Amino acid sequence: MSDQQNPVLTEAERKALDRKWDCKLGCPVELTLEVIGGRWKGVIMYHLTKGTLRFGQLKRLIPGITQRMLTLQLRELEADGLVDRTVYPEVPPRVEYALSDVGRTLQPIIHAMLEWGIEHQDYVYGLRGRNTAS
Amino acid sequence: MSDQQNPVLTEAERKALDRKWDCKLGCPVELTLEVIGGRWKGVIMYHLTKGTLRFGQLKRLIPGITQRMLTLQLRELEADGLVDRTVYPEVPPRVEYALSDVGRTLQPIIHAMLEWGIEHQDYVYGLRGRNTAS
DNA sequence: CAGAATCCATATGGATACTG
DNA sequence: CAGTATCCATATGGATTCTG
Repeated sequence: MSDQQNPVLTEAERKALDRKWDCKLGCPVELTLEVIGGRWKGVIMYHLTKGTLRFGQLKRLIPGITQRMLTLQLRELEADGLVDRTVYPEVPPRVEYALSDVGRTLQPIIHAMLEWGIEHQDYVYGLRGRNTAS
Repeated sequence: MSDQQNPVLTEAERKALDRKWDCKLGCPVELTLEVIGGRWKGVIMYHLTKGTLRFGQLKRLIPGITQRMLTLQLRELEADGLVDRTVYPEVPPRVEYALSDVGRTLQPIIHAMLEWGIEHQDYVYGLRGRNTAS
């Protein structure tokens, strides 16, 4: 099936393709995955693409998540500058989360991941079911 | 900074945006991240977008990875139908890895992640350095 | 409401040694 | 060469309780 579209590379051809990334990790793909690859980060980011949301709203939008994990993942997204956190000094407290300018640059990737998931979930779950059943 | 581009959503507006995913996870984004979100999967997939590679070539392309992790992550990618594994019954053994047809559908996302990483690594590392220094 | 703190189980991943 | 197998440290994440 995967024939001439995947040329077999010799070590020389492979080296010719190598780029020096000038990156602390081996490859910038790792950075992007580190930033949105957490168990819940992608989903959080996705929901925030729809607009600013409060902590409780996010929690209700993501059924499986615990309060603790939502807090932790939001803090990491905030630390990496993808999400802005605004605290309103009221009683009871109100905290709003929104994508930052840089966070918004990830929107195309998030939506591409959404579309891919919708498109290929049957394929993936089909394979997994087959293998765990055998 | 992140002003009118992120409208504050009421609970009613938020519900109107909800889609029923018909998905085992809460949201298809989770599936996509589950499939390529592993510590090394993205990088492995990226290198395979350049062509078919042998086990040892992949290992040399990804400096930090151990033999064990490369094996495990390749097995998962194979189980999810993203990577084809071909064993040549020779001595010494030769095993080649290539993106499957479905795996190739992830190429746009992988390359978008590469570009994003190149573009924003300074931003992210800048923030992280600032915070860990304080 | 939006969390912080604590406790604890499991998953993840590294190092090393061995093998067909 | 391309793995397996084993051991072990740490990271991740859930459940629960408490608070400004």
